[in-house]
Amino acid sequence: MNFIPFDIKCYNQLYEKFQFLFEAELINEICESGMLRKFDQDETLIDIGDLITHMPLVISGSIKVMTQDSKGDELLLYYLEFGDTCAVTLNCCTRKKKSSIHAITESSTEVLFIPVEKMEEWMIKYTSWRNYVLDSYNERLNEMLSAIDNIVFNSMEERLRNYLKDKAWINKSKTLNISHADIAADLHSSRVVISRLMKKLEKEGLINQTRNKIEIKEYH
Amino acid sequence: MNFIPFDIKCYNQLYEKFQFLFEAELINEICESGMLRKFDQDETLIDIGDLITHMPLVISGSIKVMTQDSKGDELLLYYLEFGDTCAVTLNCCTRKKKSSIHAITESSTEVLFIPVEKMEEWMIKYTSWRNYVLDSYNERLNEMLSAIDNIVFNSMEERLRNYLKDKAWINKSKTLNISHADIAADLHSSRVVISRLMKKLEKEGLINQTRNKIEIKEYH
DNA sequence: AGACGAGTGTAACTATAGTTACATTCTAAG
DNA sequence: CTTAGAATGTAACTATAGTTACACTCGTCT
Repeated sequence: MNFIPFDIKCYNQLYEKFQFLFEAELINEICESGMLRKFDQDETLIDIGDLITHMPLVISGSIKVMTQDSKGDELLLYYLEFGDTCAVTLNCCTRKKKSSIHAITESSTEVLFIPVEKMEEWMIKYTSWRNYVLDSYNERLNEMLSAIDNIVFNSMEERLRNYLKDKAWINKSKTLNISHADIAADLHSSRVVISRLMKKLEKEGLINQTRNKIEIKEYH
Repeated sequence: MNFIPFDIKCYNQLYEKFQFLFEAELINEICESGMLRKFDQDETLIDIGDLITHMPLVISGSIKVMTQDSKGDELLLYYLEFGDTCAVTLNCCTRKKKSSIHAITESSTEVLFIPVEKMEEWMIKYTSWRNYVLDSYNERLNEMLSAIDNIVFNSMEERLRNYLKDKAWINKSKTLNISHADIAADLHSSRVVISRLMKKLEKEGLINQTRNKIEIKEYH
């Protein structure tokens, strides 16, 4: 674990980022108790079955959260960005249960880990924290609901379009550096199916693609 | 709205039911502020787009929670039973947002409606309430995750088996009074597909079926 | 009894997605 | 420059689910 000690520079950065989310006193406490950790791209933060003892708070970068079946097949659920926390993990740490999700960094990412005890203490002490935790749950529930709707009511082609749109949004770029196999894994489909549909999108003029690179021309 | 006035009998019933969930003082407050309402089977409690001002707390019976797409097609998400509350609704009422789900009684059901203000007040005042709300969110998130896993990783046949198992559990009976069309609506499939699969399950000796009636012989 | 409607059974077809197999192209390492 | 490995393109096939169409059965109402 490569934890980063909290210096005044870190504090100022965090203060600036969190000032609209939390009161000053709480930000102080967060800085005191939280442990900052940096991750490279494609690092696994949390795996299925991991025991969770700290609540993750995303400071920068982005994380993709996936579910997994018994065979190890996966499906992308949603992304976490600055200010987000993983509600499924909140769940696990309050109940001392094992993780049912797999969290992987989408880009290089800074995460602040907060001990469960603090989390519960702050629930009583700070209204802003209480609201934050409840809002996080709400947001995750809505993301889950969207994921279900997308899977059940949309075709693979629509799911692919949504995927590309979301991915462009989260990476803040219309150019994505991914392979068809990567997409297939996230959507729990097969590479051949994705290649077929990608070719269709290309012919329709929605994207340009070369090896490991997709350029989104328009959103639909 | 056919609200039922709180008499001492009501109180004793509630006290007995909630004594393991909440402290006595909180149960008192719940009885004071909550409005009890009875629903018949197949009544809609909450519809898509409804504005939510009260938090529902299920006292008896069961409620099925469904999501809906723009065309009005639906999908069963999960059931609510005694002691459960709808987290998606908690969401809506704290943020004064419109409902994104459709809640229908599965059997005749008693629901206690609690004003949002009280909900927030009790969050500060009672640890048991705080735990209850967080646990509710956790439970719903897990239900949503199970729903996603079931849809993505399982075939329609497996989904049908799970559906029958869950339905038998929630109705506390191995005999279900439903039509194939009802099942198709809950699973967002078509009647013909369900009839086909039901015939298969019957031939495999897992169920007996007659008009509007399914008897589950074994669980698998 | 007869008629009607709801529920079920089934065939035949279509559509979508997943699989297998193989060719081609691109890129980086040697 | 050569070559291995990864990525993509495509055809042909299979499997599953959804659709259309129609027959049949059961129960109820008149």
